Amino acid sequence: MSRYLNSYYVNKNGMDKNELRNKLISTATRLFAERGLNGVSIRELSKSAGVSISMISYYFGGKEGLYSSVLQEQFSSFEQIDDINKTDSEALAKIEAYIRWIIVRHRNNPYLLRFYTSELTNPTQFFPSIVQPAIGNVIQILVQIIEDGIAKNQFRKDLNPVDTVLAMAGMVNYYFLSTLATQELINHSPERDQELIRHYMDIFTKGILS
Amino acid sequence: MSRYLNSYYVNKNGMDKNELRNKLISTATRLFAERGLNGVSIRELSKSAGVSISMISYYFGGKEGLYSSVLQEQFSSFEQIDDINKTDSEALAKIEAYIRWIIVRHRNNPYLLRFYTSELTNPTQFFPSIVQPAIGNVIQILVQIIEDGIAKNQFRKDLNPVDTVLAMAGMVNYYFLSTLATQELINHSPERDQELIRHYMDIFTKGILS
DNA sequence: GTCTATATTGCGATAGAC
DNA sequence: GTCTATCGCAATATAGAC
Repeated sequence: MSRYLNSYYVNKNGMDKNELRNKLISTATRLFAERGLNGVSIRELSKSAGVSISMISYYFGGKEGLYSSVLQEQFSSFEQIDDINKTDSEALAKIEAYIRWIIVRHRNNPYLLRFYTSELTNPTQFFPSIVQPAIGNVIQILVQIIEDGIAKNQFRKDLNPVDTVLAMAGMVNYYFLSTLATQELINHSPERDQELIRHYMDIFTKGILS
Repeated sequence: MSRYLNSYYVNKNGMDKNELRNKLISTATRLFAERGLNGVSIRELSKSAGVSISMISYYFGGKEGLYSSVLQEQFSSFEQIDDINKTDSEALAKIEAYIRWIIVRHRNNPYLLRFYTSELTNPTQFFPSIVQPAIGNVIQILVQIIEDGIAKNQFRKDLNPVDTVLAMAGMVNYYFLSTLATQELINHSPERDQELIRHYMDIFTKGILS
């Protein structure tokens, strides 16, 4: 039985060229996220994807090339920050939009945080070209928002803009990072997200003192 | 030439039993932190430590056993949190002590954050027995501190204690997590630590609004 | 374009010498 | 208690068939 179908090759599981490539990316995303670059063999990965092991070299030039493609796709969502900044809202509204965006981003892509923390603490060769520019751009925009709020006398004059941005980003991201350790203590389901946004805005703007 | 010395065996580099074991732990800590459990071979590890590869099985029962010992040592520092809680100071003073403790801990052990984030996002079999109890204990104590402050009318009544604790912990830890991505933007040297503590206390207690 | 089969390298673990 | 040498296996990459 020939593998020609509509004059294209298809693989054993009936995928065409694009499906095969996409299946490799999605399977690699899940596995690399769950066990890290070195924790997954291309043998297992290709088997999980229902594809021959040689396809990884053919399409991505090897395991590291596949990882680099996964990383690129993961961090492409960081470009959305530009939309938040383009609106002509007040600094405070932009901060709320940022917090909401981070939460939605983690909900839509539960794997991103693994690549994010893994690259920040154990950078691969792709950190400088893929990860650093993506994170750097977000931080730069947030710093501008804080500086704008200070200039307009909305925020305190003695704030260090970069430290302030890191405090805000840390607050939100840590909620997701700590999930495994705090699932007995709080409900991490998306139903609480609205409350979370209000709560973090309250702490960040007014502090905890009564 | 015999390897007997004072009636004890010593290895090629003149280490005695304890030195050899400690050298394996310290080398493993650095390498596992830099490249993860799967990123390091016991071949390279033993060579770096100046010790025979078979010593890893002999003392730790294999690579995973060595990793587990490293993890245990790393998270043993979490027990220090009990000292902070035992003082009879106000909730606010305890929060400042906590922030200072986290910062000093990261300064004294730059590797901890790698194991911390790696275990939270890609847990090994040792997460439930070693990591979860250590983190859980810290969070539990911090939650009590916040609840105490609320009960004494020092903190706002509408705070969710667990979310508040995660906001605080995230703020401080993220400063260190983001080091690689922000070293062009701010000075991460210990000289700024005092300023950092004051700054984070300000944001956390009073918020950013002027 | 996709597959199978294989070449080559490196892994973790351990037997046995000292 | 420590070392060297080796076993068996799994890793990545690729040549060659279809």
